[in-house]
Amino acid sequence: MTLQESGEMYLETIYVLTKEKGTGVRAIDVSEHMGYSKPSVSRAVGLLKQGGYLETDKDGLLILTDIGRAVAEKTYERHSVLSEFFKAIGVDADVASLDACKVEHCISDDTFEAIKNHLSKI
Amino acid sequence: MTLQESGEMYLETIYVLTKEKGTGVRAIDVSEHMGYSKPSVSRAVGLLKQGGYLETDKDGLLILTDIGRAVAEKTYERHSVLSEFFKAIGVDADVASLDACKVEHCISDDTFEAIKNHLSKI
DNA sequence: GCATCGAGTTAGCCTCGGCTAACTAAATAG
DNA sequence: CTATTTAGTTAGCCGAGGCTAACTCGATGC
Repeated sequence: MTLQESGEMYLETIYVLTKEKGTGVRAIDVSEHMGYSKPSVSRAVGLLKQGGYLETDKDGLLILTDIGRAVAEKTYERHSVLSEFFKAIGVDADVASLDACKVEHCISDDTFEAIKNHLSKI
Repeated sequence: MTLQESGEMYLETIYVLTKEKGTGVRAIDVSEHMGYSKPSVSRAVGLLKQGGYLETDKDGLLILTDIGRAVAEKTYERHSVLSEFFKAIGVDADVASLDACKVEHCISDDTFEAIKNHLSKI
């Protein structure tokens, strides 16, 4: 299974919600947070399980595997850095976050590192 | 017809090829340049014609309408500015161009203007 | 003890945007 | 004049990733 852009978004969302809530995260939480239907989340979770990115415990809570968490953390870091960068150059916080959400999935590691490095200088 | 990301890419390609070659651009040129099959281009051209973004002349050459050219120019400007920005912060030219190709379709006007403005200062 | 509610799954539909196979039609070559 | 090459179109497949409808199943309420 090659992880697509949407898979990264699901992992990132699960990661963020887990951090926010402290407690376990259920599929329904992901559904509400992302604004997607339950079946969409259900299928995505199934694919991510197949790919080894997450597991579900006995209560149905979503638990990221090491690989899943690594992807989520990487994506989240990209989101944070891009968001900060956009805000630093004058973009409104909400817009910055929305745009970071899209850009985080499509730039190369090289370009991301360059932006991160550049941000630290300005 | 709402213009999707792929539509923008086709318009931008037609625009760039027209500038490069001076002569009219055919579907086959677009096909070769983008690495897509002839039927893919044929369908895209049909949709863009329907949407009023381009026309074909008697010889089958692709001619952008005013609206189509406006979209293409906007997309091309985004590509140029993003590419320049990535290069300015140390990204290899090829990588910069590839990443610009993706980012150009997904950022808001606000964020683009902020990057453009920022680039002029560094 | 039964009814209802909430979470999750299954089945199946849709759009987007690639693809191949196979056709048409015009231009070119021998 | 015919044969081939070139450009474009038509038909139809596929995967990604949304969706709704309708089901299951466990927990909760009366």
